[in-house]
Amino acid sequence: MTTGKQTIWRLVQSCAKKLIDMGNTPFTRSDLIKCVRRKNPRYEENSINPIIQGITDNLRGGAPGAVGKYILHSVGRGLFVLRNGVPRKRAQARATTASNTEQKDELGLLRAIEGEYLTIGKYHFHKICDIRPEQDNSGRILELLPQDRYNNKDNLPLNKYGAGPFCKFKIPNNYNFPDVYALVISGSTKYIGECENLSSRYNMGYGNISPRNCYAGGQETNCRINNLILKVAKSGATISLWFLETEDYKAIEANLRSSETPEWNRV
DNA sequence: ACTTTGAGTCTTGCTTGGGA
DNA sequence: TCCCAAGCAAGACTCAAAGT
Repeated sequence: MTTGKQTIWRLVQSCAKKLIDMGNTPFTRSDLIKCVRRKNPRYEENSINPIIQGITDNLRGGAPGAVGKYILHSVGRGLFVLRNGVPRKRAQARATTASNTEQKDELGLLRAIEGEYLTIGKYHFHKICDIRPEQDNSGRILELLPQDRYNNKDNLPLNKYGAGPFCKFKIPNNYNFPDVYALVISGSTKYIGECENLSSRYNMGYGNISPRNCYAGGQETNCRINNLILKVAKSGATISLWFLETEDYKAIEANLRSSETPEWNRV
């Protein structure tokens, strides 16, 4: 269908269509680059990258060329869909998913400061955000099987919770202090934990299951909690995350776990 | 209009350590 | 031994700007 000179952006566009035809959407930057290079090996990855950036409507910079930013839409780091196939509704839905929760950070903190709190034991927890797993084009929660991406050269078995499926979510990045946190489902406290850096714990732990963690020796707890969150999210229940900033987080967490015995905590 | 370069940021994969 | 969490290095990705 494309006519004229096969510039990089034209090749990227036709590759995107091809990947969608193969049922591969959203597709990765690597998928696109491999496809373009198959069509024309003369183009180097370093040349294709900024073109992809340039024709993606929600990425800044890059080399837009003649066509403008009307070809691709980024739906996550390194993940794209064809922009023509992105209904406005979906873009709005995406605005409520994890990747953009930072926009709501300040609001979250504001609520905390203004006094929206939850009492667990004798402690007042402040709300951070609701947890909303990433969704696909149709608004369905994305179910991921990251274990397939692990190069299991040692033939390790999956750990007890490694089969998944898993979801992906993020919380705001500015909760970088020690605290006790609570996962609350529809008003009921399901899990209490502690950490030195909440944002890191969630965004690089519970919210994003790495392939290695699905196997023996990986972080089983991350797999287990993520899978529970996925199940709850699919049921339509609201999942919210609450925190108590404290230097005494280990003692308070232990105390609350024994007094509250949340369903998702193990002994 | 298109290509190339490179710095900075983020993610991934893995290891290690503390506590029960 | 199991559960939970922290830290590090390497590679992937984003972004901006200059060159052709």
